[in-house]
Amino acid sequence: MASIKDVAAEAGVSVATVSRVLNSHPSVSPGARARVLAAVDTLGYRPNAVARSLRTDQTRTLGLVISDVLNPYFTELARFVEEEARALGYSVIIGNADERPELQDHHVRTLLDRRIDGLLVSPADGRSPLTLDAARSGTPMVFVDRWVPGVDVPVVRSDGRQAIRDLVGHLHRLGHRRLAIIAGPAATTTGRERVDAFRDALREHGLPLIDAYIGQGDFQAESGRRATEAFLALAEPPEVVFATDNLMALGALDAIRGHGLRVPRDIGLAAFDDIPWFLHTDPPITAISQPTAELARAAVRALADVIEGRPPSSVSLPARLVVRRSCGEGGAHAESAGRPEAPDVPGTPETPDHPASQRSNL
Amino acid sequence: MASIKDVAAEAGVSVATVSRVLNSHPSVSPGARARVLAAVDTLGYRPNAVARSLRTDQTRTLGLVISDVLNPYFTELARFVEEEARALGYSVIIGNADERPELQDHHVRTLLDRRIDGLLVSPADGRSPLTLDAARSGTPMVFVDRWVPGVDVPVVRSDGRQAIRDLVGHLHRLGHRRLAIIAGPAATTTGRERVDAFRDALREHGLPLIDAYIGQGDFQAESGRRATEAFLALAEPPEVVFATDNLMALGALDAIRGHGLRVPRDIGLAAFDDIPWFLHTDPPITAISQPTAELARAAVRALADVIEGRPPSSVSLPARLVVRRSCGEGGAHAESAGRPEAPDVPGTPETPDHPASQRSNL
DNA sequence: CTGAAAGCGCTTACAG
DNA sequence: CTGAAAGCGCTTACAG
Repeated sequence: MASIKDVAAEAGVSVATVSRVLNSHPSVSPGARARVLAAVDTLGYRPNAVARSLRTDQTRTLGLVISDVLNPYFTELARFVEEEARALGYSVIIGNADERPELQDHHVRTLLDRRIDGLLVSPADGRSPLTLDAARSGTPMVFVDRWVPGVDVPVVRSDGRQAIRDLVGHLHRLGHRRLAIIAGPAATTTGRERVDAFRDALREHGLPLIDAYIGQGDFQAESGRRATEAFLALAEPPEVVFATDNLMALGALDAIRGHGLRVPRDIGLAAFDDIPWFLHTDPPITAISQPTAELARAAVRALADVIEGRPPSSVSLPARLVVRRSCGEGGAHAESAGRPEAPDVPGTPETPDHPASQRSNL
Repeated sequence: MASIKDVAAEAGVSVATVSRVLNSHPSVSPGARARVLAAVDTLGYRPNAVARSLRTDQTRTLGLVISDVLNPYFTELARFVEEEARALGYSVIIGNADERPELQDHHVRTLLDRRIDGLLVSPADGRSPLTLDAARSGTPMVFVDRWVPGVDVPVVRSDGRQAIRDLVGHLHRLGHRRLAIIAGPAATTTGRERVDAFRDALREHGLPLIDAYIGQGDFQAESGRRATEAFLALAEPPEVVFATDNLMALGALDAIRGHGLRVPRDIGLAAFDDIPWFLHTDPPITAISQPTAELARAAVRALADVIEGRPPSSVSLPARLVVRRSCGEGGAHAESAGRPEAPDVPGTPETPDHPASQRSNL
């Protein structure tokens, strides 16, 4: 592969001049510029990004460590992160932690070794020492979706508290009283917060959240199945199960189906995270929708702020309830929080329907 | 960040010795090794992969350019590619082409600039000049899923021909005669082949494939919707629609639902690519399943073969029909190709049920 | 077993 | 406007 030396020789100038042309440095004569450009063209020269990175100490690359690529929510997040990063002139390298702390560590380490300019992390496990080290070592970093409390890193996330209150209100109105939840890992913020919000909302209606109605999941489908099996084995099973992510909802659906039961006739189901498939399940599933595209964009911008020395903003965007039929009929049209069910498929541009975002400088 | 010089100073040896210890070169005295290791530890030193790559001319990184990350089939492929690559000591950088040729070119260029050791490509468009350049320029390369005919690059793919014959046989047995297909882009191999196989299978049953029953899609959901709308507007709509990927099937479902029709009562639906959600749609969808994990592993191994100078194998693994209820009842239990519907959710390890693979040296 | 030195492909003060 | 030279952080013959 041609190097800058070859180009310099071909153009009859020094490598310094070639470099200046490539980086559009102003002080190059038109003639030299033309000859360099011609040489670049005939040799098919492309600058070696590795060498450039070593010299400039920047890679123009962002690392994104997500908890699980197979989770459509994170896939979508990753897609929008790459899009925004590209717009700002960065590439992104994705690391999939698969909800495993040691894999998360592996990716953080690899990314740091590659000297990425900044790191976007959705921690699979808040106790990961490496991630904390990275934060302390001064690598620009932003948490997205999940975060680690007590670490001084900007957080870009969605606040589901109000949407969960809306959900519980909706369920209560439909006459449901025995409400169960499938929780995410207690080691994640989203795992804890969604349960807390659910418990608080139940309390507002004078309902308890008993231990038997708290299933311990890990955000993966199989755990949703297990938790639901346990609910169904109870002397008094819940009337509705709220899965705190879409994969566990899928697992719950499997368990319910395995028992020959029907949703919502025999048991209701709601999920955190809305995905296109929820429109087409049997029945369509009531879900809490996050503004994923905006989250991704805000996260990348916050990270670029840190990298480029500007004061970054933590961002919290509200999630919202989308009512469908999986918790029973009759409440849908009464639910102001539910958006009209316009065709909603991947590839369709999202309407920016979340103008209200709280921002706070860290 | 500490560099190799700092470690050398701390350990009281030369950088050469530090390097030898780091690369487990045999000729280092136990004492020197111990002091270096101690220094590495106290300084929290991590070798700079950028510098190492520049010097060794290898990045231990693979590029993966896929057509669409939001397509669960490719997400799964990417996940298994990363897994196998990691096992072989490589990282992978994913580029999402979003089915756009110019984005594919962008990612190929970026990846080449970063001097990845090899490239795995599922071409969004076979006419991309850059991808061909890359192949000719000598960058180790393997096509996965889709390929470009006439280019001397190993191909790892799934052969759906027999499964499509099985599908058509199944539909014919159920009494369906008016069969339509939603095709992928003619610029892709999978786009063309699936239509060809479908047409051939119809011919075996003495059925024609008329133009009105060929919808032109682009593997994205919205095009599946449009094609289905066109079918439904026909004086004589088809009895069954075969979408040649899962996203277009989702769009078809949207269109059918938008017309107030029911599957399979009013119209049947089948899809290429099986994904967990197809078990939970209303109704569960008959689909053709590719051995994604094996495909991914074979692709990575083939690429590693090219990189490391071994003769690579092209691989073709059979896809298979999974019969569900979306094309009508009564055929399911008669279909030997249909696997038992065991719980099938992401996160569950795949059973290696595709032992028969044809391999051929290129 | 060890170190001094060259060099990977760039960028960028510095001097002219 | 231009080029010679230093240097980014490594690895690896080469000589001892």
